[in-house]
Amino acid sequence: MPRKSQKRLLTEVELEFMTILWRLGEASVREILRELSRERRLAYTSAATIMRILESKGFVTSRKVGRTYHYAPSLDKDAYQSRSLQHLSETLFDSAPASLVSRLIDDGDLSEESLVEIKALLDRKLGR
Amino acid sequence: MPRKSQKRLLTEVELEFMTILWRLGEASVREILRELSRERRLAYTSAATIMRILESKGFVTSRKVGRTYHYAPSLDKDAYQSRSLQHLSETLFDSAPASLVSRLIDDGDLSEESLVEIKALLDRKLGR
DNA sequence: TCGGATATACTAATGCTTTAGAACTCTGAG
DNA sequence: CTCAGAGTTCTAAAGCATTAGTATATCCGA
Repeated sequence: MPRKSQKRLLTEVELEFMTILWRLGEASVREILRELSRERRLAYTSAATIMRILESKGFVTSRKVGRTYHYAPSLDKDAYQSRSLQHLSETLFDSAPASLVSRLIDDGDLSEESLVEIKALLDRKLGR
Repeated sequence: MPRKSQKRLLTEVELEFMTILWRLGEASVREILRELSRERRLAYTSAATIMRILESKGFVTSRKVGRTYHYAPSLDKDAYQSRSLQHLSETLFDSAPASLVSRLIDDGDLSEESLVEIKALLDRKLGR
């Protein structure tokens, strides 16, 4: 038998939907589906199911407007980014976020501008 | 019907096993199980199944020593860290690693020493 | 008022993840 | 040579993730 999960992390499709919802702020299933359709097609009922799952997991809240539900994130993107980084740091970087950053820098995936930008952030933080 | 997955990412239990294997370098199922048991108990056959799955997914290689298999990572931890960061950056930070770092800095999860350490890395990288 | 369009609720199929039992194999001790 | 113990392979159960069909409710326009 599997475990209890409950890591409070989004699944892949849930993240896809939340990303749209974070952009739109509040949206109906139809509106979310419209944003999605540029990338891929998905049945209306599938999208509706995902939204109900997100609500049952507490990631969104809903209010009824006429006969349709409007959904809004109950966790903002920044908070979820923090949660994800925390999780990654714990599971793969021995809870040492500095080593996470150093991996990023060493990889050379960062552009010159990104490096300068990060350095500016650091200087500001260390400044006072 | 579900999707194709194949994101080349480890599942939770797979990561748990790989973490041990990265530490041990090469190990039999019995040895991995021994390391695991400090935290939780798992049937021998369950551990063996996980290892065969890891092999089928290409994360480890095996060689027969006597009648037992010894497993070794075929992807090192650094490379997997990079892959994970890349994925997180793409899915949650609009492919902008700098914003990932800035989230980390803003969260205050980094100690003063960590900040200085990272700054040193940056200076070295930007130096030439 | 009635029928079509649209929304929600219920149900289910498929595949993956996690776990483990049962069966089979092989090796070495007596 | 036989068999117990350790290892491996096969199979499967349970639950979650993803997708969508069917049934039901409701609103609106002709």
